[in-house]
Formats: sequence, structure tokens, C-alpha cells
Amino acid sequence: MKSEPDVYSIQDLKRDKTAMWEGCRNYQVRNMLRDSMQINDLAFFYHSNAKPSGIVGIMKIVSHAYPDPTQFEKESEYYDEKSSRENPRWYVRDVEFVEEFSDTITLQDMREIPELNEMLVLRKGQRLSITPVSPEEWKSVIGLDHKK
DNA sequence: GCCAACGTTGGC
DNA sequence: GCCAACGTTGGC
Repeated sequence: MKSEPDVYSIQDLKRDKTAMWEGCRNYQVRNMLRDSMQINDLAFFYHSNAKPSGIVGIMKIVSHAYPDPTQFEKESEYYDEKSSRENPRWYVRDVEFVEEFSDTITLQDMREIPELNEMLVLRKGQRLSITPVSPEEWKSVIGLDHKK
């Protein structure tokens, strides 16, 4: 799950303990948030537009999907006039801090190991802010963390 | 700041 | 339903 650290970083989540993953405005991402995730699933926290970009830690999904309140707030940058409380377009999950890696697992780190060749987040032109991770990919990333 | 690679919008 | 124009993401 991507976030720009200037907007919300793993350090922010560590401080807050839990957070609402707000502001996703892409239908594929919405569907994953709403339908694919389960409570107690783990997720990598990814810093995008960062120096360097990469995976910085682990968090846990701790709520069911519920409507993103920011879509109804006129003063919010995430306001969506086409959405309604009766038929909300956008959803959020609550996430809980689990772990901050001692070093960022950078995109370069991940591209160097063949096990992660197929990892969706590494694919060219891939812009979704949430992408699935296979169990094998999860283990490989954890392995990279242990090496650092 | 550039720009490739997408997603979205809206005229037709 | 097509597709051109436009907007956004995000690595570099």
C-alpha cells in the first residue's frame, strides 16, 4: 500500500498506532480495499515519490471496509460531488502499525532479486496505490529486510 | 521538472 | 461504444 511520505509516512503511522487509509480514488484500488482484503491481513507500507522509494515496513488491516468520510467533506481535497451517503463510491480500511524496517527496501533492491520479477508493484507503468503481494513475494521481501 | 503509462471524461 | 483529449501517478 503506497503513500507519499510527505503526505503520510510510516513514522506518522508509528506515532498514531492506527490510521484510516483515506483518499483512494481509483476503482481497482477501491475494489481491493472493499472486497479483497480481510481483517488481520498484513500489508507492506510503501513510500512513493520518496528518496528512495520502496518498502519501509509492515502494517495490519484492522477494520472492515467502510465509506471514506472525506468524499462527503466539501472542504476536503478528496471531496467527490458525485458520491452520496446512500450510494458511496469510495471506501477505506483502518490500518495498524506493526513494524518499521531498519532500512528501506528500495525498488533497486527488489529489482535485483529474480524472485520478485513478477511483483506487480515493480511493473513498468504500474500506478495503482494498492497491489496484491503473493506469499512467496512476501517472504522474499522479508528476506531482503533480514539481510540489511 | 520531465514524461511514459495509464485512467477518466465526454462529444459524437 | 469509440476514442481523442485531458488528468494523474510516480520513477527518474
